Amino acid sequence: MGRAPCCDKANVKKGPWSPEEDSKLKDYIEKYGTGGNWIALPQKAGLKRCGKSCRLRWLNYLRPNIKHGEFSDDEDRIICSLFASIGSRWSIIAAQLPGRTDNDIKNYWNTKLKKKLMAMAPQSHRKPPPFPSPHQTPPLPSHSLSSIYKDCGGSFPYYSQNKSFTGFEPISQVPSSLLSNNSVSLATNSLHFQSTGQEGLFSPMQYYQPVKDNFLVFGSEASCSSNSEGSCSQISYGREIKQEDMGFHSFISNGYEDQNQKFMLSYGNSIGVENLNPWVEKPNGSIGETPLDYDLIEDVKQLISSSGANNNVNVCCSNSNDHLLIDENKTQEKVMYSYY
DNA sequence: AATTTGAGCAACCGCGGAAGA
DNA sequence: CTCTTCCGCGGTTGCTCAAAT
Repeated sequence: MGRAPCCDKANVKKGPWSPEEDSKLKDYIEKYGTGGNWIALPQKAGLKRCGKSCRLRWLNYLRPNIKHGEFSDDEDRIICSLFASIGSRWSIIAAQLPGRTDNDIKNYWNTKLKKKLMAMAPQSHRKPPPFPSPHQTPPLPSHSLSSIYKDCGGSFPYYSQNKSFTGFEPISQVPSSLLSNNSVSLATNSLHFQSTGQEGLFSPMQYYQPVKDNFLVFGSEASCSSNSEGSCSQISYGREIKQEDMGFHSFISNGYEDQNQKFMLSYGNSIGVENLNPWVEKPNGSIGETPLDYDLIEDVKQLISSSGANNNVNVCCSNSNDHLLIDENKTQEKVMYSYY
């Protein structure tokens, strides 16, 4: 017995929205808001649409301050940096780009940015990494690192060798040309990206901040929550991050400072990160969940170390006293980003 | 000029989680 | 607790249009 459909599929219109539908929806929401109930909204607004469809239309197209069109270089950098850090958590990435929607960013990544990076990546790094086939390993939960394997445009080259670009590779190969020499502050100032990479030709791996064996920021996944009005909360002061969203591929250190870089992602005094989850404590202190993860991480490290790149890009919480705090009230449940 | 191919984008689908009954 | 409902997210599909053949 399956789940009941969210709406009567037979009586809802699908496909592209007409201008009339758009204005009906827009007028209604501007007048009455969403009422916190998308399912009931279409009927009230006189639309023969599924509530989810209305929500999507509003969030991606109709709500105010939506930005369409070309992405700027800065936006590229932010997307790349965050993708490197958290993977395909488009809503979180979108939260850092005011006016952009997750759908927009996702499409942009899949259709343009990925290729752009691919074109810039050195040939030697375009081969598929030696990760085990998903068919050989138990499926990982969604929102886990597995998403990084399987996403990126729907067809993942580990499964199909036809494509040379992988969803994973950009993580380690984002060219420096997409990163400025200067620090890139996100619009919200909630995260701070700092690149000390050199100009011009890029070096592979520099997008991924290698930072020694036990210090690889590989995705401290944050959770983004869009409210019903469509404004996505930012990763910012006091923003909550669910435990599971932190991702087992978060490599967290109390702080690290290299010659050209500073990294500070610290956590509060309540619990150690290794206690956040029954994640496996790896011999080198990194955190993983399954042998697959461990392999992945090792492979990432390998990729990084093989690059010899010494350029530094800090993704997440660089030198601006940013802290990752554990909220004791939600012991092992919630983590808070707090920026000072 | 007709057909094919590919890119870009909007929209849909299904799942997981949260909240409330 | 358990069940139901709804929301939000990420992945995927399918349409449109332009470029290539």
